[in-house]
Amino acid sequence: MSGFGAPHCGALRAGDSGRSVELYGWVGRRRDHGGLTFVDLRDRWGTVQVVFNPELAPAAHAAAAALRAEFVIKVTGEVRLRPEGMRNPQLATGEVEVAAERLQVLSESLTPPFQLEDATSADTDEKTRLSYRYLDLRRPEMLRILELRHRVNKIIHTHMDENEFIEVETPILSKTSPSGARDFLVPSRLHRGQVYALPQAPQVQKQLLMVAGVQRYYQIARCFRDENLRADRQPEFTQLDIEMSFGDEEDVFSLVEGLFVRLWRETIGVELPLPFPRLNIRDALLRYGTDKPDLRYELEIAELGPVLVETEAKVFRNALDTGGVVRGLAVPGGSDLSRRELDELAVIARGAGGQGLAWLPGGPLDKFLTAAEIAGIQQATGAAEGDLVLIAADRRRRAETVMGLVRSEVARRRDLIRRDEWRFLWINPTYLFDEDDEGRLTYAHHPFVRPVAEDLEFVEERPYDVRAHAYDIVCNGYELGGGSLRIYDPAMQERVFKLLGMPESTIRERFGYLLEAFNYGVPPHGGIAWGVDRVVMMLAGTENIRDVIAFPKTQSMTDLMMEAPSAPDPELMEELGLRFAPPPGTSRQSGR
RNA sequence: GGUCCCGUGGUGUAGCCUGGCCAAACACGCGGCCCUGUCAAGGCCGAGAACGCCGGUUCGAAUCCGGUCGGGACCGCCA
Repeated sequence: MSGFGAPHCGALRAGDSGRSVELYGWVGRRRDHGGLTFVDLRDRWGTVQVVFNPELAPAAHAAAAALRAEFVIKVTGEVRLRPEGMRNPQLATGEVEVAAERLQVLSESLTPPFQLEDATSADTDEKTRLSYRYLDLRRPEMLRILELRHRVNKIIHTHMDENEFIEVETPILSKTSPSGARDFLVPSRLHRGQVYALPQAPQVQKQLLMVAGVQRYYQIARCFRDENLRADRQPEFTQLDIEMSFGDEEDVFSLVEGLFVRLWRETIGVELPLPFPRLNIRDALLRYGTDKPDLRYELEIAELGPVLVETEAKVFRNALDTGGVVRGLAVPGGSDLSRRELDELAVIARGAGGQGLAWLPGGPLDKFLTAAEIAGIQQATGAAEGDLVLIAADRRRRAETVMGLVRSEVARRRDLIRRDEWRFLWINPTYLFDEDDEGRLTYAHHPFVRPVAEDLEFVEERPYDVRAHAYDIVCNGYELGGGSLRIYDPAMQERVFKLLGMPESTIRERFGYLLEAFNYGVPPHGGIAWGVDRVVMMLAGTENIRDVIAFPKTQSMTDLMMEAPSAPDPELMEELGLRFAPPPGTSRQSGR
């Protein structure tokens, strides 16, 4: 018996009427009328109604009485048009039904721990769903996402192939890389005391592939980063990783834009307008308070420092005198915001490490501000009559975070988000250097990012204004990915390392093999990587990355189904030469 | 590392603020019986939770307090 070639339950249509079919699937609902019994039979392609008629097939009808939810069955019968008035327009197969002649139970099921039929993800606690992921995935809603993800992968392969890119696989057992995230380590058995690292991204390998002459590389690559999780972050995730030789930003942009257009068109039937707009990173941080702005609503943040140079309002004075900033945002018609809502916004501000929020008119600061200052604030933020201005004063980075969070919260509360829009944009240009926690010069991306050549003229005087050939792609408030053109001139690379104050030995140790490779004829090259999981999230219309990954981890990085992580086999530990240190805080003294 | 939310039958909720009327209510699901056109089928009957765990307050706690475990959202972190 093989049911592999059998017709799909969900694919039967009026045109199939009269056909004798063998169907395989899972039992959904059973409606037993004493005489007639109806069973919804479900497979990956959908659901069809099977009718058991005691007059037509008494044995099958009798057997159907024992059917329960999620039994796996085989039904033989005839497809026929449903009688007039008994069609079900809710169902793709609703024109027809299958008159069962024979029923075979292939496998029984316990009552599932949660309902699969007519249930959405929101109907069940995620903890339970993840513990029985195989049942959760069985729901049509989830199977559709798996199919969507497959289609996305397929379109990627087609698009990249048509542009003459080839997919090359790179190692999962790799080496600690120069990126900033914490590595997952894999101890080596043959080399005691040494470890492999799981790749955070195939960054170095793809550059080496350019040296190798591959010229156009891509990979749907699994990446691993041991950092704290978020609704859109998992410890292992998938990126479309791309690198090309002899191209510039424009080539990267048009390749990727073309791919996104195709993805949106071929999965959800949406035409994305081209080209994607570009936004300087500094404008993004100022106007939207984030490096991944959501442009589906307006609400722009304004710099208020200039109109407050002489202010005597203490919170503003303090911020400005200590090198901080004051930023404001006009909420259209916001004068109706209740005190309670303002307090809730202030909680969000404090949650981001901020002091709180000021507002006007009607706020506690009104009496400390001059009429001219108030007018200036209103003008800077574009506030009109009936608008409310929300203001944060803090260190620049924190004020940006606070205002960015406030901006998105206001948009959510006031329902300002145009949910049918897809606002892609490139964050470009960005800058080469950033400040680390100690106020020292550090790279904003990674040390191989190519600076804009003409900006190197003032690199000594104004290093922070040196632009980088680097870019991020953002959509609707999500950072989808980013990339850069790389340095291929050893002299320029040398110069950048020097500026960063990296000692020769560190450079050799960390990047030696890459620099060595660069001695043998490096093509100018650059690339990008973007997150497949996040793109599938957007296409699937979910805000939870776990929804688009078959077997995801919880926020505390556990797998509730497999119960991973777990304690290792002591023998294996011995072989690896590993031993766990006692938990922190445990010492001989305190351990009694 | 930090802030916040949640944890009650198989599932989802109510009750918790304003302790006792709660060995806990409702819906779905589950079991049985009836029923030949339903499609969230219908009708009748029935089973099922001492309220995550530990401790405290109290004459008395699902309800208050502390801790802990688990899930989630966010800040830091994630070049």
